[in-house]
Amino acid sequence: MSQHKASADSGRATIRDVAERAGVSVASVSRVLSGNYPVSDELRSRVMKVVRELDYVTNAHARSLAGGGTPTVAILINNITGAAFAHIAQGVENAASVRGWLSMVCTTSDDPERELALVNLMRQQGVAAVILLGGAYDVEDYQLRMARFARSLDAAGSRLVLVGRPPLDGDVPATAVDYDNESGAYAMASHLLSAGHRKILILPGHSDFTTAQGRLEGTRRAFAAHGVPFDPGMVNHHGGYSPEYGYQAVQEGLRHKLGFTAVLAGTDVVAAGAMQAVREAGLTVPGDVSIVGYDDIPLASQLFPQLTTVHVPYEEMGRVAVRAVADQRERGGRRKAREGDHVVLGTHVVVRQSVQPPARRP
Amino acid sequence: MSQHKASADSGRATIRDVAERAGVSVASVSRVLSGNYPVSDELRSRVMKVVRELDYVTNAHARSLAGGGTPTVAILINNITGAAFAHIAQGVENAASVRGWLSMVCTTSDDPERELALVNLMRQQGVAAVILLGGAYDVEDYQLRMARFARSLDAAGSRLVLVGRPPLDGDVPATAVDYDNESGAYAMASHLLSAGHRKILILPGHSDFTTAQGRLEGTRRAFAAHGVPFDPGMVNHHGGYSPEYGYQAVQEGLRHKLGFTAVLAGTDVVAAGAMQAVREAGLTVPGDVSIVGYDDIPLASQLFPQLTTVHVPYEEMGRVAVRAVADQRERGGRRKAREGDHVVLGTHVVVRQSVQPPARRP
DNA sequence: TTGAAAGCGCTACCAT
DNA sequence: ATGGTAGCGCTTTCAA
Repeated sequence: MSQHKASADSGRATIRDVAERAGVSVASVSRVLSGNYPVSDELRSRVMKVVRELDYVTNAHARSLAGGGTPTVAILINNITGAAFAHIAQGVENAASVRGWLSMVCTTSDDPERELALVNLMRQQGVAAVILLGGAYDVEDYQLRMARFARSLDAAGSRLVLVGRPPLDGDVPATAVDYDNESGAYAMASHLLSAGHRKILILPGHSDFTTAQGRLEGTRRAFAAHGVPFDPGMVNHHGGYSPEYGYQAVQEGLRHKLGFTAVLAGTDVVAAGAMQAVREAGLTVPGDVSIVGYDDIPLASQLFPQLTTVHVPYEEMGRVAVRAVADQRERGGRRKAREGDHVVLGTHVVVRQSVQPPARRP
Repeated sequence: MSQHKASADSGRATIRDVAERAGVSVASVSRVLSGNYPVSDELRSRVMKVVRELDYVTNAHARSLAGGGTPTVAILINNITGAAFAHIAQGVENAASVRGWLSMVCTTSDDPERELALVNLMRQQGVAAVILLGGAYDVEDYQLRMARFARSLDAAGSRLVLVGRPPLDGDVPATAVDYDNESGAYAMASHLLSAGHRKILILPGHSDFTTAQGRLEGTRRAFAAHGVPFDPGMVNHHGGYSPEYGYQAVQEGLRHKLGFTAVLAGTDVVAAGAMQAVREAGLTVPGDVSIVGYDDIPLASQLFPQLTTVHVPYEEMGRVAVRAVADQRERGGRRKAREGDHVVLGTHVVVRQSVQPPARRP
């Protein structure tokens, strides 16, 4: 055994093992492997031969410490199981991997403490970016909390990116990638209104959730634009984005004889629940009741009838988020607030089969 | 400015900044932060005060290099967008985070080269485990390939874990977490057979995919057990686990007048596609055609009628995978092949509304 | 083109 | 209980 950890020792081979065995210096091995420095063909092949023999890979931690290292982006997601989030994550992952970057996914389970812990954990990891996914609760300290995250991360050389939620106020070092939530809702509601619906059951979701707020606001504007009075009694805020919410809200609406001819669901998943309830009541979709969703996840086209909904470019949002970070790094750190610090992507209605002009009242 | 990187310098504060500012040694700061060593209250509070002032977090790379470090598990997944995989990932993430471990998700997009690259990348990262998710193509070099991964990873001190695919042959340092795929299919087919169905359209998916093989085999056994001759002409292998596969297979089956009264789909998603096709042909589910799936993802209960399917404990598989790794590390490395190196979880049929005894022939 | 050596930020061992 | 310091494995000057 040599006086250093022998290669056959426990643990992995080190660059020194490679260097010794190849009879070259550590520096040369490093240069061969990084490939960003001229080396003779002979040296290269000698080193690579040993690398293969030893099945050597560099230690990423050591490399990071010494300056090199693979940029990593961290995705903080409420629940990886939601299709919309999964698509954003996929976009991030793709954009990261084409750049040779790594991505990690961590789930927060809607727990602010865990979110904080994870942000700090990511700060420790020295990630290039922390990407927060999905709508947020617009509670009092939200802005402060995020601003604190942003500065903290910025000081550590990473970037906070908010995807699918509104940008932060003031001069905060963060990037926001958003979609035109309100316009989507406006268009979707208009679609229903144009088809002749007047009594529409509206299920935006919890009223302190940012996406719900935007969707409701868009809906309101559509009613106004069509000169249709907006009846707050037709709005049910009582649930999150689950099938159960849609299911129960429709059951209640039916029980209270709200006389609606259409349901404007906050998400496709909510629409699926609504559809179940309508059917169980012996009514048909869209014959008796039209139903629309929001998100355009795969579920929308797997339902029967296929769901008319608002398309949100989730995957692209993920890609854009990474691109924004990459651009920003190339320009070198922070500087002033910029154009690309807030990008808004478009949404549009996808017409499928779940809407029909109103016939009789249920 | 001090002669070392000042704290106000670019980049993050280091343990030295904290030590200097608190007027203590670097070692003491380390001890306070690790918390695994006795320190006086006074020292602790002095250090923590500065830590808060500087918003200091330790550098995870340096920590890993020096011996400490947060164990990390890497999930390699084909496509994060699949609900089944997402649930496994969720299980992994949960189990990891309760232990204070980190988890990363990387997608392979069904590309063997990318898979290899990622395994090596993870080896560089020194992850505790590389968890490969989902069925695999049972092609010739699969076993060799995986065995190579396993040994390579093992040499670097990490563990290969195969989830949702069969274990490896021979004495390979890997862990497999599997579910009883074949029995699930057996039970599901029996359910249909018991209801009186005889002409069943079978859609297992590509014949070289491990899960498809098991599901088909279970189906065969069920036919045999019920004394029903198995007609290979009723099997359509021509697709992956997508709605399109189910959709097209049913259309073809109808066109060729196969006269089936039930569809045994390879997955819930395939069942959804099948359901669309049946409906578009003007037939009803389950009145004219019964349909069953496999997986029991949320989609299954969002369809109408709600889908009878086989429940697979995906989330638990994820948790079990991490637990197996954790146990193994506590026992200290490899040793002999053990009990826990291959665990098989149970499956069961979930009866919902998509099956009914056959009436007339479509 | 190649080698020697100084760190990167931290932990853990050895003194005190 | 606390401080000094030798590495951990790598990259990157600086010399040769």
